[in-house]
Amino acid sequence: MSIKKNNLHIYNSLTRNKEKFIPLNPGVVGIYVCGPTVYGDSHLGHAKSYISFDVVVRYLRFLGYKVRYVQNITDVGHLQSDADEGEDKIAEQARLEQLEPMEVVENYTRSYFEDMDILNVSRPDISPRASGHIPEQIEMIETLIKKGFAYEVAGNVYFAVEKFPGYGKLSGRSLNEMKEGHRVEVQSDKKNPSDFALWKKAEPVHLMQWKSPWGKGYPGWHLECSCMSGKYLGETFDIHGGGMENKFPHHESEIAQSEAANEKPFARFWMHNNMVTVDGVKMGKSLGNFTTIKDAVKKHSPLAIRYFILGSHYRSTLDFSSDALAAADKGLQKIHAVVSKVFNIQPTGKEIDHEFENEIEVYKKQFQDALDDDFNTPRAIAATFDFIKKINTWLSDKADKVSYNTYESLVSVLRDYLNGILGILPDTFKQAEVNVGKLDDVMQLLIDLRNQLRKEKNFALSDEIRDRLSAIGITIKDTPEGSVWES
RNA sequence: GGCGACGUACCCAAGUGGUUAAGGGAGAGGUCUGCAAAACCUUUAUUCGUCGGUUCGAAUCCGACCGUCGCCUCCA
Repeated sequence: MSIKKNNLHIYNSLTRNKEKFIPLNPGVVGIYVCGPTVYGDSHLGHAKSYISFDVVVRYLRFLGYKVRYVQNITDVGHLQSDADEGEDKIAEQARLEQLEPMEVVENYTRSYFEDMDILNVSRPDISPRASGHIPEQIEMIETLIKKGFAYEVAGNVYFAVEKFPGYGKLSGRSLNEMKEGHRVEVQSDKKNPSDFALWKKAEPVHLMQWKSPWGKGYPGWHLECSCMSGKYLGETFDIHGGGMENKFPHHESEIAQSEAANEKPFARFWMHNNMVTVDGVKMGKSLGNFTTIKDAVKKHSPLAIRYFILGSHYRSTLDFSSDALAAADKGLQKIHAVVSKVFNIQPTGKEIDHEFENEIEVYKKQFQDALDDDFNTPRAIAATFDFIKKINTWLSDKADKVSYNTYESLVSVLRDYLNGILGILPDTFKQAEVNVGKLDDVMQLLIDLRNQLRKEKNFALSDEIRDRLSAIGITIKDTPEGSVWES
C-alpha cells in the first residue's frame, strides 16, 4: 500500500509546537502508548485516552502506514503513594480481594480488553506486561549503573537525576524548582529527593518479587515503558502517547532512563491527551469521582460514548455528564440514520452525478484536512454533518436514478471515514456492499408485507408489526425513499 | 509557592491575524406525513471572561486583572 499524500501535523509536547509528521523510517510508524495499571475496572478517563489514540492509529493506517502499536499492561511496580514508598497497587488489590496478584492482573486485564472491545477500540499489536520483562529491566538497570546514571543503596537502585542534563525538558521544570517545590520530605536513602526508583527491595512478605543482582525485589514503575518501547519499537521511535498527568514524573523519567542508557534520542513525538472531568474536576481513581465503562454502557450506547469523546479534541478536557452524553447520542443517531438509508438503497441508474461526486470530494478534503491538523476529530465530525445534509438532499431528489459508480464512491467514503477511521458505525453497518444474510431477507419480507397492509390502510396491523419489531430492538422508519430498518 | 492549560450562544464544541464566528444538542416556526420516526427549510452570539495595548484589521498577538482546571505525590 502506498502512502497517501501526507500532510499530517502533530502537536509535539516535547517542542510545544505542531510539527509535520514524517516517520523515522519511510512507510512505517512505531507508536507506544502508556497502558493501564490493572488493579481495577477502567473508567471514562481511560476510554478517552485509548479512543483518542485508537483514532490516531486508525488514521495513520488509513494514510497507508504500516503501524506497530505497542501498549503496555502495568502489572507490577506501580506504588500506592508518594516518593517511591507505599504498597504496590496490584499487591494491595490482591490482598483486598484475597487473590494471587497475578489473578488480579489477569482479571482486570481481561476486563480492560472487554471494555475496549465494546468501545470499538482496536487492540494494540503488542500488549507487553511489565512482569514479563524483568530480565530486560534488570539489564537496563545494569547499563545505567555502569554508565554512572544509577546507584544502589541497600537493595534499592535509584536513577540520579542530576547526572542527566535533560531531566525536566518535557515537563518544563528545572531541578532547582523541583527541590523547592517538594512537599513533605520523606525519609529516604536517595541522594537527591528527585531521584526515582529503578529497582525496589522487596520485603519477604511481598508477593511479587524477582531475583536480581541487588537481591530480591521488583522494578520501578517508569522502567517498564523505557524497556518495552525500546525492545519492540527500537531505541528511537516515532510517537509516544499518554495522559497529560503522566508527563511528570513518568514520561520525564522514561526519557532520562532511555536516553541515558541508549545514548540516543527516545520518542520523537510526544502526544498527551487531556482529562475527562466531572463538574470541572478531573475524573480520577484517587478522587473516587469516576464512572466505570461498565457502568456507563448500562445507560448509554458504547458508540455514543465513543462519539461523545471524539466530539472534543484530544488535548482538551472533556466534561462528562449524562445530559451531554444523551445529546451526543442523538447526534450520532442522525449519522446512523443517513448511513442506514444510503446502505439500503439499490443503485440502478447509469448517469454519473458530477455535482454530487464533487460534494464527496469536498467532504474528503474537509475531513482529511481536519485530521491532518493534529487529529481534529470535532472538525471532522462537523464536516460529516455538513455532508450528510448534502446526502439527504441528494437522496430525496435523485435516489431513484443513482448510478452505481456514484453510489460506490459514497459508500466507500462513509465506510472509510465513519467506520474505518472514527469507528462510530455499528456492526450491522459494517458490511456495506450488499445486504446479504437471512435476516435481511426476512426483514425485506416483513417490510413488503407491512407496506401492503399500509396500502390497504390496515394501520392496526402494520403498526403492530412495527411495535413488535421495536420491542425486539429493530426499528422501522418509513421514509420517502422507502422503509428502512436498523437493529 | 513553581510550571502549564483554559474561559466562544441555553448546553456541548471548532475556529489561533482578514469576506456573513463551523458543527451537534435544545428551543421556536414551517414543509412533508395515516400515525410514529426521520428528513428538509427558516430561526436563536454585531460578538468570543474583563480592561488596556500592538495592527489598516484581533476571538486569534502582547500585558494586567478576574475565574476555572491540571501537574509539582498514585492516576489515562
